[in-house]
Amino acid sequence: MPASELPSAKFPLSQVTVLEPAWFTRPTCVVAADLIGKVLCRQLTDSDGVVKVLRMRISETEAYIGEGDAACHAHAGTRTARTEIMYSQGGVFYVYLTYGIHHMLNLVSGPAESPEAVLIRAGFSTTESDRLVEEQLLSADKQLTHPRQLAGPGKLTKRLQIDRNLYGKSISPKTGVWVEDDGCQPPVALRPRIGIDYAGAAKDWLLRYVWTDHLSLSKK
DNA sequence: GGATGGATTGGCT
DNA sequence: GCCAATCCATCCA
Repeated sequence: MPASELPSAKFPLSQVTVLEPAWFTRPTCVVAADLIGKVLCRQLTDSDGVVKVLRMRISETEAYIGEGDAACHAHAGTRTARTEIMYSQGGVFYVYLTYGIHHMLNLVSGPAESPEAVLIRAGFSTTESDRLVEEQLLSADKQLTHPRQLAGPGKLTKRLQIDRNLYGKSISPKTGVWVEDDGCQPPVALRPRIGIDYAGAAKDWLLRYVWTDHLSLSKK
């Protein structure tokens, strides 16, 4: 399918707004679905001391919905130093290291005392220079599959220079990482979550939310 | 205090 | 398709 025929997003005329922490206290599945098309923002200072903001439009999320979810780190009431932050009210970050290599970025969601979070699995950059790089990668791939060099939750955190320093911080411009809504409303589809074969029946739950057929997805 | 294995990725067969 | 890399939270003794 040519890229020009992919489902496109609608952009109502609306101002850019920064999502407040309270936005994330709504039910986790709603938050995960609504995050598709939103813009994840990361303020960075480069080696020359110049402050810049990287923006990634979110194309793929997963919901982890608490103690009844065998794939959730806090399933069956596993309340530890690592999972403690998931018991916070929505609006803070849960970042952890997996396979000793990759940082996973999660946004804690839902009410306090309910260990829920949304994993950000994929996005694509919104700045013109980064977009050119992505187009070059896409044109070099005759299959028009996703650009491997950009796909995956570990890649996303690496590009945005996110690590466990963000653990427990608020989702806010004050901490350097926040989410903006510019009115983008892409088509959203549901899929099973990735990499949780150990989770019994929960592995088949449709808790992965994707921008339908978008090239930036980590997996189909 | 030691063993285990993972919400992944990239390289090699 | 297979598997190593590499850290540390968690579990068990």
